[in-house]
Amino acid sequence: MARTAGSHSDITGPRVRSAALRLFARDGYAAVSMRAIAGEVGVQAGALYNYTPDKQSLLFDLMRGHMADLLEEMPKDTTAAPLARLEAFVDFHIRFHADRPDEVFIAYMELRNLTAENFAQIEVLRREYEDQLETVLKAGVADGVFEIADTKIATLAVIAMLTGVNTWFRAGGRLSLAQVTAQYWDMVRKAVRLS
Amino acid sequence: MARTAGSHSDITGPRVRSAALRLFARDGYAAVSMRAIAGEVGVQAGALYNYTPDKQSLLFDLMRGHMADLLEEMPKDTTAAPLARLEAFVDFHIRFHADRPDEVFIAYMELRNLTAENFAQIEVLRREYEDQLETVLKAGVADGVFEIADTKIATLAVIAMLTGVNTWFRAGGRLSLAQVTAQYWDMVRKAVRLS
DNA sequence: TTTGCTTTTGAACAAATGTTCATTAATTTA
DNA sequence: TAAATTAATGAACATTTGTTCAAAAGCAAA
Repeated sequence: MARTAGSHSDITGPRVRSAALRLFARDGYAAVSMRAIAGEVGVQAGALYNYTPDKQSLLFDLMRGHMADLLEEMPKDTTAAPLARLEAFVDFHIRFHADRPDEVFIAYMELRNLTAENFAQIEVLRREYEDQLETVLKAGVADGVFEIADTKIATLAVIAMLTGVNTWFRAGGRLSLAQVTAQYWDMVRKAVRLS
Repeated sequence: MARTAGSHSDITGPRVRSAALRLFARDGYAAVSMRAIAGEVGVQAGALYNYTPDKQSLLFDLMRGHMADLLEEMPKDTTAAPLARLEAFVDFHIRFHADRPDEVFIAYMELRNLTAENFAQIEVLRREYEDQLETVLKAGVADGVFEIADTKIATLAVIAMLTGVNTWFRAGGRLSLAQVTAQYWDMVRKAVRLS
């Protein structure tokens, strides 16, 4: 029964979050018990409550952090031409998501396990991200370089297509991330251009 | 405690499956108890075991049935031109999925709640569906009407894009299914055509 | 009405769940 | 070294879980 107590809060805290991330992604929020997370950290279940008020907050904080990172790191050069901005978006989206498979998986799979209030907050952030892409598409249509019947649909279609990369891409596989990105950019570019 | 017993097996059986479908889609497999399913049907939990050996089989049978329907109903005219076959695929995929939001949701979200053996079986069916699309894309490339760097990637990209419709499309919304299908077909067609 | 079959009940089971809290121990500060 | 603070334990709690099964009840055929 080795104990390590005193001032280890700054060590245990991050380990709790990263264990929750791993296990939620692997088994799903509902299937992961607080005891399983504690076991991963090497601590008893009760100790987790020094770092989170409850299990729901653990999930919510992971998702909110992920969405905040996404919005902070996304390209924001509003001066560039629409085609260049779209290319930057495609490149960023694929790379950002490929770097964080667990966070992405949780962000898409565990939405329904958020309480209504928490869900609403995450939705705002997701919507913000979508709107930034739609702004680029609209600019391209206005400039006459894109031909898109409905920019909202196109926005969702592009994001769905790009996010799909995460379901199969594995670093060290048949294709490099650069090759993957190149082909997706080719498809996106052609899909929105003039007929 | 009104009882209705005797020969109601043919009535209760389908009701059990449809209750499981609804609840699994709404709350997720792990969050739905056998008692919740039984309550939906208007029966005690023990009675469910006249219709399924266990909870896992309930999930697996729903998914296998869905995939079997998908493969059976998908267009199979191998004589038509690649462009026409691709259009038929896009049209079919969107329509089939829009008609079965609950089945589709389960098929994508609950894969990880299948046992290893059951998962392997479903994967075979999913792969079969993907292969049929890839065959069309390859034929188009061979005919010189499509320009696609990697047909496997393009297959997954198209399916991800089309399946994404289910996350937002609602009958009676801003756009009709015909309008949605038309725009997706436009984007897919352009994405794979010659530069 | 009696016999036989099908279906449901309702209780029981062991195990697991999220969370709380008094106690104990380790570390830091004085 | 002594006092104060921080962190972890481990037991306890009320629920809930999937599943089993003897008993009861409904139905169809004789």
